[in-house]
Amino acid sequence: MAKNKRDIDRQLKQTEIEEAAAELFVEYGYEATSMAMIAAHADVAPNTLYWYYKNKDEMLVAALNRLVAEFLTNIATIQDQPLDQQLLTVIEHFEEASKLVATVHARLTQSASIRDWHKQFHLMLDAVFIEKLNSRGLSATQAKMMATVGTFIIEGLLSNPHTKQQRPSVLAWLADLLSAKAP
Amino acid sequence: MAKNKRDIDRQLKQTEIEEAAAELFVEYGYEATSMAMIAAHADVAPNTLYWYYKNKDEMLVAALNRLVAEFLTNIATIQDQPLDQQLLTVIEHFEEASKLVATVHARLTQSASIRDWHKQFHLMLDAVFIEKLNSRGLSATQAKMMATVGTFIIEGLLSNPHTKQQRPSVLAWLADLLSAKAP
DNA sequence: ACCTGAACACCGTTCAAGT
DNA sequence: ACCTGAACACCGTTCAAGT
Repeated sequence: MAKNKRDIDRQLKQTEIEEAAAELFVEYGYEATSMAMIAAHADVAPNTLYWYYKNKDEMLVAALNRLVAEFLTNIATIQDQPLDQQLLTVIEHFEEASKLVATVHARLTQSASIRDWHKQFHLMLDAVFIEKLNSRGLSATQAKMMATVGTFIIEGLLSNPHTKQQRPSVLAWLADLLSAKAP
Repeated sequence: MAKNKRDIDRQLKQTEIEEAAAELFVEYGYEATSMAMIAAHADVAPNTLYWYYKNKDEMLVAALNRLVAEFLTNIATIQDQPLDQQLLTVIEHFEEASKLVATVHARLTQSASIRDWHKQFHLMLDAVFIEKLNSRGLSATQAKMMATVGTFIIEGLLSNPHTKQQRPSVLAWLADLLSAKAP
């Protein structure tokens, strides 16, 4: 809600910082990206970052939210493709940020902000999955579990190096599993 | 292959260091455990650790190998239990070290030693899975994929906080999937 | 309100020196 | 061969001071 010049400048600066952070986190990973690097890319002094964010974890959360927003607009455009194709697109979208999957899990025990973000993210992802599972005659409990399993498999593919053949075969298997009607 | 007093002392000291490292990594996580903490627990100067290990990642590898050795002797004792019970035991065994699952994935991009260890670990785990899938009429390709999926689900359960009900239901589902004959 | 220079405590790691 | 004290470069973060 930018109301005047001052607010607009603030938002501009903040956007600049978050873009720098997201870009560097994705490219080099969280740990290998120092606050000094982010500051340099955003053209501010390192300690200025602490005016906008409480600490490095909060900056990661801001960057993650940017990436998720991109993902949500992306997925809206492929609604009508077959399920395994949709899954492949999702993986390819997150692949460039695959380092951050591991980072989020690693920081779960260290940071409450990351914990909160992670919880919300999975709720969102489960909702997306469950919506796709709609009208397949699954009970709510079954649908929830299939969503969980689907998420685990996607995370697995993102977290672990794997061969070119492994990915489509796992995804085809998963799509098949998700498409099957309840017994 | 300890051949004399000197070698025995060396092995003793090294064991002491690795035990301290494994204990602290498991309790506090990799990042929150400093080389200084490990050194203090093993009663040496911090830089002494670098006589035995190239760097902190190599120390993590040594600690991981210790934990895996424990796991292997553990799993041998539960061969005759039903599959979902075996899976539950595996998860419970790794749960105390669940922080390290995320750490290994996070350091995959940073350290070649971790990359090597991770590759070997999954080869080992796949072999265990595939052996359990034996004589179920699966093709080698199918068995390999089921092993991959099984691993991903276990990693998912270890990496993500989940409810008390979620775990047994996912594991029962997985055990069922693994037990089913090929079509 | 926003930004900075300087400093702080800590980190993994190295090196020259000891035994 | 094994171990150490001292130092190095870097890290995230804080604080007092500026505008």
